[in-house]
Amino acid sequence: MSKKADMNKGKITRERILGKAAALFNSRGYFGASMSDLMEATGMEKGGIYNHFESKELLALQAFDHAVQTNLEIIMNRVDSREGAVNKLLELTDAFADVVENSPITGGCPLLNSAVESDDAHPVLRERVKVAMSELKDYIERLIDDAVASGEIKLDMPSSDFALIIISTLEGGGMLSRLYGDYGQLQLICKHVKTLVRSQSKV
Amino acid sequence: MSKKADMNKGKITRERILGKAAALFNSRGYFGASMSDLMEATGMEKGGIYNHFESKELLALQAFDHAVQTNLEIIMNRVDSREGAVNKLLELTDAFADVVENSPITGGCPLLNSAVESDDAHPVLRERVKVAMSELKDYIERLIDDAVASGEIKLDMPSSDFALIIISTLEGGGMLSRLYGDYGQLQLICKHVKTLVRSQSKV
Amino acid sequence: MSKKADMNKGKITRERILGKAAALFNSRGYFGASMSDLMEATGMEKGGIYNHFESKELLALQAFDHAVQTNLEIIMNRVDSREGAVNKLLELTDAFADVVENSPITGGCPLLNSAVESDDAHPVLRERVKVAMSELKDYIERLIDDAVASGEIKLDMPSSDFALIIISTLEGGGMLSRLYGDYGQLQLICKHVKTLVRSQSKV
Amino acid sequence: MSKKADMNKGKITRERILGKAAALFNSRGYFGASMSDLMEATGMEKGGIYNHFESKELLALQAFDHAVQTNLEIIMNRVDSREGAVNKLLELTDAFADVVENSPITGGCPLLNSAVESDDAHPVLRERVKVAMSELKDYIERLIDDAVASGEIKLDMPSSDFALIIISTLEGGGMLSRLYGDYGQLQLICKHVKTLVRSQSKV
DNA sequence: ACCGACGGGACCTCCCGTTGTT
DNA sequence: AACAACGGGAGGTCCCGTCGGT
Repeated sequence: MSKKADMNKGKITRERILGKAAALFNSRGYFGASMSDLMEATGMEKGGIYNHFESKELLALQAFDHAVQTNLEIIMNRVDSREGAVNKLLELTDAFADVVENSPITGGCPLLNSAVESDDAHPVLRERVKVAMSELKDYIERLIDDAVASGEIKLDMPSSDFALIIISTLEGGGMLSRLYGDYGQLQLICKHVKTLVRSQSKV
Repeated sequence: MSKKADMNKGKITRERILGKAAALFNSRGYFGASMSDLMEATGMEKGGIYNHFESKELLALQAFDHAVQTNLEIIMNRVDSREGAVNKLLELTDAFADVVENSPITGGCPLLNSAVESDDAHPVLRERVKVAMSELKDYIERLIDDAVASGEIKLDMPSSDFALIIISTLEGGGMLSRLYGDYGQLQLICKHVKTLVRSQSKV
Repeated sequence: MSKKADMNKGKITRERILGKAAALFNSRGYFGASMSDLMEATGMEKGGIYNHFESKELLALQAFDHAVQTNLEIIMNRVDSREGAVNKLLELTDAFADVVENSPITGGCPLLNSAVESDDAHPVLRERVKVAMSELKDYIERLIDDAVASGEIKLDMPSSDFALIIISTLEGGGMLSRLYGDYGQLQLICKHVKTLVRSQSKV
Repeated sequence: MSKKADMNKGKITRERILGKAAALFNSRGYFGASMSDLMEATGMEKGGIYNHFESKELLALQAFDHAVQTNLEIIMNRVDSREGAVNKLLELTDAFADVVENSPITGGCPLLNSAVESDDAHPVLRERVKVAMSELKDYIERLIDDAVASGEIKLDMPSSDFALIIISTLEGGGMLSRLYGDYGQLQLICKHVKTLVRSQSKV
């Protein structure tokens, strides 16, 4: 058997569990998803899963990180493929909407889902979400700053505020889109956000 | 003792349970809150609670309705106290933000919370949320229509779309506000929404 | 149905569980006995048992107290039935041996069993055992003091030391008796202890 | 590398496991100690341990033998270093007490610990304990017989009975000493046993 | 000889819901 | 209408043991 496959067997299984867990927790929530659900999703026995993670909580935390990272990478890759700071912002908007519906991490935006579930019920997860959310916000902020620096747009508010507005709108739109099962609502919100961005552009 | 008092005793207890359950489920979620939690919150024994509600699920559904109605009434009362369609919209914005933080239904916006938890995990609740959300949207839409009819604002989009944008932005802002425990973020979003409304004004 | 029976139903069940648990833990140890074993012994379901005790640990602690109290009462009753301080001491010796073999709390002396199991593995139980053991020791000490005060015996050591010697010898004998399944060994030890007591007698 | 070293590697590892297991089972009991505990104690993985022992049970049995043998050797070495049968008995008493506290096999006397845990819960181990206990008893009995034969002491009971008394008292003292974490209690018992021995001495 | 991954089951706990009694 | 007692089962965790690979 190949050396590489053997060396990585544990790691691979671990990643496989994390992938399934990320989608499961994202869809059904931390309390709504059981380890038995995860057994079914992975096809593994409990013993096998617990060999890789010491508790449901720790597994869920890492699954959250995995989910966020997966989605962020997709978004960032698309953003990076664009030229021009404003274009990058517009692409981010579309990419965000797309990820909510089409990410391998099913169940919508992990940031939103985990923020809502954790705020009163799971302080540890909540801290994790805060960090990840701030990461996203900082990323958007930098894109905005770049656009300002290049003279493409001119803000009448701190870039930090504008980033917050963008996130709020998109997350709210994602929630509605998934509630109604109607992607059109998110696309509409998306269009609105892009209008917001463009309206900051210099004449 | 008076007959009337007796007839109401059940109702009163029922309302008391609903109030506690609404806050409980809103804070910890349907799966995160247990009947034991509710026993503790109400000070009643299990038998007493189940005397009024057939199951946890039915109780949760009614608690959700109770939560939404409570918040909507607060908002509508404040909106009604204002004159002028645009003023009503601006008041709705502030009222919404206020309710997220200060409602007797603790835990943030029930529409957001239940939408996020139910979308993949609880179809029955999800339908309930859809109905309630549409009620809110219709209400806002009517306010917008009034403002258009009175000539206070002029829309370059269907009022239904604008209502969606308002809801999305506010719900997203409420999520961020609660995640960070920083009401300032919601106020900022609030200001942005009010700017959106005003920017639709003529002249 | 009788009023009295109803009023005490919970208490009665609780006592029944405690009785079975006391014998079970005493025989198989805290770690060796499972809640499933207790289900079988009581004929109750887990839910029913956990309605009366919040955890295995708390149940075990109360079962230990129950076991000790049961045995101590048997011994003290027999001791009380005797006249004369030395006679009381001799009766205590016989009663102790008898209890090791014939108590409703099967499995030998709970003090010995729990002391041995808890010393390195269960600090909370260990404290409980210390208290109970000291109670027994104080009781014996008082009997000895009485015998000295009445002039029946004369000690060349503190009564506290003599009490310790009596307990050590009897507990050690109880262990051997149960290990070999040979009550004769305990009777022999018993005779020895009684000789020790008598040898302290004047003249 | 030398062939001999290789041949011994297995044996050495095996002994290392046995040493750790002996202390572990002696401290926490057969049911209270897990293979995971042993993995931690030995720094080995499960597979490594199971390579040397078929099952937890067989390992525990051999660990018990190892523990008894280790302690007996310590005691016998000290006894052998003395001249005179009575002196040997006195030394045995001190050595026994010392071993309870300072043996590499932590957790007190393995005979007592295993006797108490096994009597109702583990028949196989119980038989092992019986054999080991009888070995100790026979050893003491022989020392007594020697003392009688040499005319140093004169018994008014069978030497077998006296051996039983000595063991009972010391084991009971060891239990108390460890329960209270007070070695002084065992020393007191020790003194008492030595007094017993000396009181059998001829004028 | 030793490790790492995994299975399958038992453990304690807690859950939701029912029943009988007051 | 409310409580107290209980059932039955699912939940997360951890256990012991096996097996393939190095």
